Amino acid sequence: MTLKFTNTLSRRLETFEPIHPGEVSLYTCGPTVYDTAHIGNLRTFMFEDLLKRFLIYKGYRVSHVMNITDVDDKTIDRAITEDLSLTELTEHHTRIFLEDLRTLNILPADYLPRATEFIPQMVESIKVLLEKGHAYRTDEGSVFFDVSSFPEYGRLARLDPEQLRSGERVADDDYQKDEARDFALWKARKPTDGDYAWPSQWSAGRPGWHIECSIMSTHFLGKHFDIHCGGVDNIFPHHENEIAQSRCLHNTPFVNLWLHSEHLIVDGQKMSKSLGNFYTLQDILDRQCSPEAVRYTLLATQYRQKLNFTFPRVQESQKAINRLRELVRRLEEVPSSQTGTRPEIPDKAVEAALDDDLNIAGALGAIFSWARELFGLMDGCDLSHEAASKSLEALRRYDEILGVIYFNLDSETGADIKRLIKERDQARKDGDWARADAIREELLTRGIILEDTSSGTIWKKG
RNA sequence: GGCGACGUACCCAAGCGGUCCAAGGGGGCGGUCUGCAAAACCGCUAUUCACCGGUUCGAAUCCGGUCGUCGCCUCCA
Repeated sequence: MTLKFTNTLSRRLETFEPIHPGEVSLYTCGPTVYDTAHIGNLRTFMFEDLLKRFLIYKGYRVSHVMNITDVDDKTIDRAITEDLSLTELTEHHTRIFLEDLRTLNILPADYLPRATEFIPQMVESIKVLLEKGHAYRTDEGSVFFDVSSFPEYGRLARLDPEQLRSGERVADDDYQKDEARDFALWKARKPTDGDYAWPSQWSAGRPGWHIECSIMSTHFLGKHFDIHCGGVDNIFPHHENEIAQSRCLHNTPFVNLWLHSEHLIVDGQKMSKSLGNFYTLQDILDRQCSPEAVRYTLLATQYRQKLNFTFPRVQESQKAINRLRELVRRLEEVPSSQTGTRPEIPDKAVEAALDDDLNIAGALGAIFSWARELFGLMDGCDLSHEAASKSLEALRRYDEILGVIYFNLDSETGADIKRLIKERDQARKDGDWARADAIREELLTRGIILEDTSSGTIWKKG
């Protein structure tokens, strides 16, 4: 099986070959912590989690770096308007962000560097770019990257640098630069920045956005590493600029594989922080959606497809998860004396689908067809105990990638539910169907479905 | 104006020239089971893949055109 990805650089499906066999260096663009992440941001982190989990499943050792952008225009503006220190603001949102990742069962990165921790290194690199003639200083003390000094500029985004020069959308910032397309490496402090400025030989100021990723990725992963991810909106200008800086700085290839996830839309409409039509994870959980159902929803659409987020879809996801959990429950009940058929475990189909540019729908299709087969055999008492054990092992393996079956399984306040189930059991024994049904109804309004099975009453999320 | 993506059943969605007169999930209908349900199982729910033409022995899959939806073109994942 060969792992293939659509590389943004070539827009083609390419066989993945890590620089060092068996190891993958992965950099994923993290959040700008000026506000709570919305569900669209989380879609990208979800895609990156699937990528990382599948690489680990394939046996690679993954070094994963995710930056935290804790200084830029937005964080500074927000800190000042909310009358907080920059650190108070960014630490608060960083904490919420990391909590959201945990809630969604997203594996944490190995390194989570903050931009503010690397400013001296950024200054040092900007100095090198100036020395090499790839950047220039303005009178006010800002430093800009000279796009004309890098002939390959525009290759990732497939944009013609000449046309960028005469673009309609002139930058609205008030820095002086030679060309509209040039971008900031260092921004001299403005009065609206308050006290937030760091020293440099050009001015007290702060780094531009793009330089942080160039510096922090190479710091942890080396000048040439395997994979760099982000949302499609990062292709231009952010990643284009990162490439320009890094290539000019080190004269190395920088990144082999660029992967970008499509946007999430809500009810068919584009969503972005600037439009303000966003749901946070908490907003969604407040509507009785379980974290695993949200996770499944974000996971189940291939990363290069737009994902239309709707609440009915989250409900569908919950049902799909329930089906897999029901399968686990039934498999665990197969008696040890049971003999019968041993259906084929769909390892190959699952891996082949994910190998093909993370075709998650194909992988889920293979798992669910197999699930149907298993249910059928169990209904006919024709699944051997050994096959059931092997199937459970396979489900555990798949869930190392999916993270929805065993995750968050018993998080509900179970005691109260169990008490009501007990009460209902007694009512059923007494033939008090009205009372039994009333209890079932009551739990249903709390999003809990009761099912009477041969081995007793069980409950699941609705 | 430039670059690019997409259009498959009621909804979501796989499919990458034949094994597809099209996976899988959700929904609906009928049946088995059940105190009733639910779950599970069985059957049904696209002679068809936006539309038109072409290439081919053969196309949802390749090519051309039309229509439609959407994204990017300086800092929004």
